[in-house]
Amino acid sequence: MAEVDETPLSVRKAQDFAQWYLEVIDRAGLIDKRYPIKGMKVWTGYGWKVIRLMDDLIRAHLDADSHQEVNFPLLIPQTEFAKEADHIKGFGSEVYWVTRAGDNDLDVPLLLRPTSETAMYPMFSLWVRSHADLPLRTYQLVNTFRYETKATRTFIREREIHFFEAHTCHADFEDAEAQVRSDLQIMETFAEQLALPYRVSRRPEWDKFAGADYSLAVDAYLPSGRTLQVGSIHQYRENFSRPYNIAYETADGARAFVHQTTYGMSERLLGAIVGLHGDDRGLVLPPLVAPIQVVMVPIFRKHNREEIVGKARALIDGPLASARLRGQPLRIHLDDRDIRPGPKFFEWELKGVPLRVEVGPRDLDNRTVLAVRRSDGAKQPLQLSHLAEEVVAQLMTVHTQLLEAAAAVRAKDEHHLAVLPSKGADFVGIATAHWCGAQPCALRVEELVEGSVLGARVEQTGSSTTPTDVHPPSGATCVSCGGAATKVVSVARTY
RNA sequence: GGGACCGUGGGGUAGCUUGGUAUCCUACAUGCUUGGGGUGCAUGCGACUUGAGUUCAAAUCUCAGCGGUCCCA
Repeated sequence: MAEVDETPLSVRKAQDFAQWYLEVIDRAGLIDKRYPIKGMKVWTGYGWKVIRLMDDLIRAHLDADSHQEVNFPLLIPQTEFAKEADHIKGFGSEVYWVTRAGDNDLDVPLLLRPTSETAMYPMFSLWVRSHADLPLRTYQLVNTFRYETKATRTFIREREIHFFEAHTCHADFEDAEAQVRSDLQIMETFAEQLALPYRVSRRPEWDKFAGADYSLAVDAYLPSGRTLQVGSIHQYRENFSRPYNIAYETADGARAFVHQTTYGMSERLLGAIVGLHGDDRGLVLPPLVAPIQVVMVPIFRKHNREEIVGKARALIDGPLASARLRGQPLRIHLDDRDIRPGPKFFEWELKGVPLRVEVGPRDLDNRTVLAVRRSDGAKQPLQLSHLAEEVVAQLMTVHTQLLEAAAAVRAKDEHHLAVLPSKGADFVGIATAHWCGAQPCALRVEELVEGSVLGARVEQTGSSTTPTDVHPPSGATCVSCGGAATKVVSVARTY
C-alpha cells in the first residue's frame, strides 16, 4: 500500500526488518513462539492452516509426478545413521539423541531425524529387488530436528522444522537426472503459486549436502538484497545405495546399485512469504495459501444488524458458493462481530487476508459491495449481479500484483558483478559473476562482498534431461583471479 | 565459534543505581455508548524467568541454569 499514516506495527519494514519480521509473525498470529524451548514453537490454527495449504500444493505436485506419500518413524538407530561417512560428518554435531527410555539406558542410542535418508534407506534396501521396482518415488511431510547452535529465527533457523522431503531411486544416473529436472519444474510452478522469486544454484563442492554427488539449491529473494535458501535438490548417485545396499537385478540378470535423488523444502517458504510480501500493515498472503481468502465485513448499526449480516451471509451461501479460484471453492469468512468496522479492517490486514469485501447499506442500495485489495489497497465496487466472477477476478489481481512485486524485487536486486568491490564497500543485492571454479577465488569474493557464493547458476527452465549450468560467454575471465572463467556464480548476502 | 545486552500481568513497559506497599498503555471480561478506518466512559481480571546465596526483608544485590535479542567470525 502506498502510504500508511497509522501503522499497527511498532516499526516499519524498511527501517528495521528484523524487528518488523518478528512482530508481523506475532501479530498475525501465525505461531506462538512462547513455547519454552529455543528454536521450537507452537503452530496456531491460523499459521498451521497456511502450512497445510502449502503442503496440499506440494502433495498435488508430487502426486502428479508419480510419487507415493509415506511416513517414516521419527527415531533412527545410531547403527543405521552411522553408515554413510560424509552424512555423519555433516549432521553429527546437530542431532538430538535419545539415550534413555523408562528406567533403562538404551543399548543402541536413537536419534531424532535431522532428515530421513538414514531412516528410509534401510527400508528401500528391502523394497527394491528388481528393475521392475524402479523408479521408486516417495515423499513425506514431517517434522525434523536439528540442534542449531546459532541464533534461531522463526521459520528460518529452527530446531524443529516442518519439512517436506522426496526420496527417489532410479535404475541409472540418467533417470535420476530426469527426476532432478522434474523437481526443478515443480519448483517453478510452486514458486509461481506462492509468488516467490528465486534462483537455482549448483552449490560449490565444499558447500554441498552431506553425502550428495551435487546439490542444487533454491534461494528465494528477500527484501534488502538478501536470499534465503528455501529448497534443495540433491543427486546422490550411488553414495547412499552402496552403504545401504539398495540394489536390484537388472533385466539381464546383473546386480546394480540404484541412483538416488532427494528434493527438500521447509517452512522457510513461509518465512520467505512473510519477508517478501509483508508490508507496514502486516502480513500479505498469496491467495492460494491464505486460510481466509475473502473476509466479508458487514457494515451495520444497531437497528439493522440482523438485516445486513443476513444479506452478507446470503451472498456467501448464494452466488459466492459457486465461485472457484483455480478450481477450488473460495475460503470466505464472515466477520459479524459486534465491534466497529475499523478494528476489523486493521486486524484482517494484519493477518494478510487478500481481499476484504464490505457489505453496507449504501452498497446494497446500489446493488454492489465494496472490495478492498490487500496487495495495493485499491477499493472498488463489485456488481452483485456478477459477484462470484468479480471476487475471483479481484483475487487473481492480488496474485498478479504479488507476482509483479516479486519480479520487481528480482529485477531490482539482480546485477552482474564485473569488478570486485573494495573491502568495506557497500554491496547490496544479488549478483552474478564469472568464476574460474577455484575455492580461493570464491572465498575472496565472499570476503569482499561480505556475502556468500551461492554456487554456479543453473538453467531454471527448459526440457533437457540433465540440469545444466549457465555458461559464461567465451573469453570471460574470473572476477577474482583473471583466469579463464568456467562458471557463472551467484553471489548474495543470505539469511 | 567469540562477544554484548535483556527477562516484571496475554503483549509492551515504569520501578532496580540507593533492598521494604509494583506504574502506565494495550489486550481481555461485563455494562452503557458508538457504528463505512483503531468511539468514549465505568467496573473487573491479570505479573516480578527458575534455582541457590546474601539479608530481618530481594523485582531490586551475587552466582548458576533456562529463555530471548543483537553484533562479529
